Amino acid sequence: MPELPEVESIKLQLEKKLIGKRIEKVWLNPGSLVFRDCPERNNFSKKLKGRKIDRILRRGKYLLLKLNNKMLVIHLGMSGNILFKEPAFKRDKHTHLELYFKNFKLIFRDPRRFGRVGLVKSDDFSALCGLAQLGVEPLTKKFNGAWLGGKLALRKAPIKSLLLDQKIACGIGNIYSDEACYLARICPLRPGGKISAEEIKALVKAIKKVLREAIKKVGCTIQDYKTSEGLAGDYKPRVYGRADERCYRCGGKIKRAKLGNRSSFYCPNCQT
DNA sequence: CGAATCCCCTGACAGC
DNA sequence: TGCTGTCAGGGGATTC
Ligand SMILES: [Zn+2]
Repeated sequence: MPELPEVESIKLQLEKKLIGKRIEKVWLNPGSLVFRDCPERNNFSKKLKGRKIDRILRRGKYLLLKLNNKMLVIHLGMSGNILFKEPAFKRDKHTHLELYFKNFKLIFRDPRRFGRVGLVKSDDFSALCGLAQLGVEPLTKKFNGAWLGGKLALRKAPIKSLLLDQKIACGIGNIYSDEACYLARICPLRPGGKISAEEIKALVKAIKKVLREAIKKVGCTIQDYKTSEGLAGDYKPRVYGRADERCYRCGGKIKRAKLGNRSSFYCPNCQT
């Protein structure tokens, strides 16, 4: 499932391929995955056609394609992916958007349909509620121990749930929240407000470390993400998905806990 | 406001 | 073989 490192890897790939190119034709699936609150949902395709790709940005797990005067917003959900194919390539039923360029086309595919696309005015980060509410980027200086401490204070929810809350810090998903808690030796189920300043500092460090490491390795290739073409992530999880296996650090048995609808993996022996 | 719960959607996989 | 049930999960909605 694409989290910050996977989306960042895709962003870098898109930059190489798309900057300066003009959209010649657009195909949008009629049962499309356009954001419900997309202000430009009418004539979506027409408004995209003819525009040039100026810049590509990432905010949290959102991909932002800056066009002259507009911005195309893509969220990959959990099974979404971007592919490049020759223009004549036959689309399948999971394709939701195609942007045709001179010698190729960009395909947005998402079998599980949790992804979304949207169009807003250029630099309008407030039109889409999900994008507008995003918190701090975890790889910036603003994301530090003191700042996170302020956000976690008095909170009773498990730290893992708070790390997944995109309104606090954005881009952290199920895999990297577990990975970061593991590195920081913090049990993901612990209430956020009960974590000491020192531990929070370690957690911030761990989050930055796993995200940077994963970006360097082009993300993590598991489950739905593995079918992506052109991107084979090489990040190997330390705990995520390793239920009942042995902890690399202490040899303990890794546990899988349910946290709302999510599963969380941790070592009860060395994460407290 | 915060916390917990449910739901969307469909491929993969287990069990019969 | 082929059917059925279960699971995964980002994020929004709902409820208390
Ligand atoms: Zn351990």
